[in-house]
Amino acid sequence: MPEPADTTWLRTVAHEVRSFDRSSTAERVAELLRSRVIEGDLPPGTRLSEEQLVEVLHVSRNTLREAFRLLTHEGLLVHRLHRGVFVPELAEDDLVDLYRLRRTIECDVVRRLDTLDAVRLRPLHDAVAAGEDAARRGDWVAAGTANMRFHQQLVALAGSRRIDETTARLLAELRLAFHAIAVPQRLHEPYVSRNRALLDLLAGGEVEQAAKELEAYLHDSEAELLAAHRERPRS
Amino acid sequence: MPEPADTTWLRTVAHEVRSFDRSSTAERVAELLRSRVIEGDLPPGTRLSEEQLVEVLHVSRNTLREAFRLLTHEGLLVHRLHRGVFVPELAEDDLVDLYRLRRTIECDVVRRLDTLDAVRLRPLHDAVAAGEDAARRGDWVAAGTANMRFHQQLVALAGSRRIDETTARLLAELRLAFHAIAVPQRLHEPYVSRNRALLDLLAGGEVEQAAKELEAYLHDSEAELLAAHRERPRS
DNA sequence: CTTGAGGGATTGTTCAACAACTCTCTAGGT
DNA sequence: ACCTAGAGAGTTGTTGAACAATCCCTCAAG
Repeated sequence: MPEPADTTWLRTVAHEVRSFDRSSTAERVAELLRSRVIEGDLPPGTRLSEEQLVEVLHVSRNTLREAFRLLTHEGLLVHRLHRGVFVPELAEDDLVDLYRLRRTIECDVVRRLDTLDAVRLRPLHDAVAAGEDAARRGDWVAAGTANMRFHQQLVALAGSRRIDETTARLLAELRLAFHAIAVPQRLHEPYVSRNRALLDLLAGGEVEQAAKELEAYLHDSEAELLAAHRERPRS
Repeated sequence: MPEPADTTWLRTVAHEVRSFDRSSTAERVAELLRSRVIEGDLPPGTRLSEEQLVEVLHVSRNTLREAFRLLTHEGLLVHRLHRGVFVPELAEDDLVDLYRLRRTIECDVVRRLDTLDAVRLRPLHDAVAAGEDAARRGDWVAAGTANMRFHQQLVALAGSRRIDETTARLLAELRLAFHAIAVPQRLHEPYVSRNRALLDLLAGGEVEQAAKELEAYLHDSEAELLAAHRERPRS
C-alpha cells in the first residue's frame, strides 16, 4: 500500500473507482442514463432533477450536465431552458418524421448495395436468429432489441460512419415510442419473419426487390405504431 | 433610473449585456464560434484554447466547454480527451462519407416529391438567383453560401425536421472542406447553372429525371472536391 | 537513434456561491 | 366567481477557484 499521509488519497481513490476505463466521467454517466432511458425505466415526460441525480450518482452538477448534453444530442433527452431535462414524449408528428427519415436511409442503402458475400451478411444473420430465438421464448423486449440490431447492421452494409450514427440516433428515439406503448408483441411479432425474408432477398442479391419489400415493411410498421400510439394507455 | 444601492449591480448589468436574447450564454458562445468556423476564420487543425477563449469571450470555462460540446455534436469541432478541441481536418474518407449520406438524402427526397406548386419552390428559386448574382459579381464565397442554401431548401421540401437537421450538419461539415481548399471558383462555378437546371426540372414535375441529374451532379461535385483536396496547399 | 525521466502547460472534475428563471399559491381588484 | 399581480420557494444557469490527471516537449542516459 502507498503511504497514507494526507487526506487527499480519499479523492484519488474515488477517482480511480470512477475512471476505470478510458472514457470521461460524463460519458460514463451518460451511458448509465442512456440504458435507463432505452430500457424504459424512465417513462416519457419524466423530469431528470439535477439535485437528485447529483446526490445519487456522486458526480458534480457540471459533469452531470455534460452527460445531459450528450444524451440530448442523441435525442434521448430534451432540454428546456430554465426548466430542466426531460425524457421526450414523442408526438405523432415525430413518429411520422422518424419513419420518413428511416425509409430514406434504409431503403436507399439497400438499393445501392452491390457485392454481398456471406461474411458481410453475418451480423445480419445473427440479429435475425436472435430475433427468432426471442420470439420462440416469447421475450418481446429481446425481440425488439434484436430488430433494432438488424436494422442497424443493415445500414452498416453501406460502410458509412455518418449513416451509422444517424441511424443509431433514429432507432434510439424510436425505441422511446415503443416504450410509451404497452403491446410489444403486436409491434414486433410480424417483423421477425419479415427480417428473415429480407435477409434471404439480400443473400440472393435481389437488392431492388429487397428495397421494395423494405419500403412496404416500414410502411406497415409505421401504421402499426401509429395505431398503437393512438390507443396509448396514458398521455 | 433604479436605485444603485449595493455592488451586485455590476454583475447584473453584465448579465443583461450578455443575455439580450432568449438563449443561454453557452448557446450564444456556440453561435459565435460556429460562424467563425463556418466562415473559415479558424482553419482546420486549429486548437481552441480554453484559457485564451475564456479571456476573450468573458465567460467561465464551464460555459465555454458547454459551447464546445454543442459544436462538437454538430461536427464543427472535434474533441480529443485531455488534448482539447480542434477544428476538424477532414480526411478523404470523410469527404466520401459525407457525399455518400448526401446522395442518399438529397436524391431520395427529390425522388419522393409529388405536389410542387410555385410557392413551395420559391425558396429554391431565391437561392438559385442569389447564386447567379454572386457568380456574376465573381463573389465565389457568396456563391458557395447560396449553393448551400439551395440544397438545404431542396431537402426542406420533404417537410421533415430531422432531415433538415441532418442536412444542416452535413453541409456545415462539408463547408469545412471547402475552406481547407483554395480554389472556390472551380468548385462552385459549374453548379450555379446546374442548380438552375435542377430547379427547372422540378418546376416541370419531372422528379425522376431531377433525381438522376442530382445523382450525377453530386458525383461530379464529389470528384471535383476530392481532386482539389489532393492538391491541397497545406496539410 | 531510441528510451525514459522530469517539468510545464492544458484539460478534467469538483465545489460552493449566487443570479435568474419558472411555477405555484395567495391576496386583492373588478 | 374570475382574472391579475406579486411574493416566495424551488430549480436551473453561470461563475471562479482549486486541484488531479494527462499530454507534450526537452534533455540526458543507454
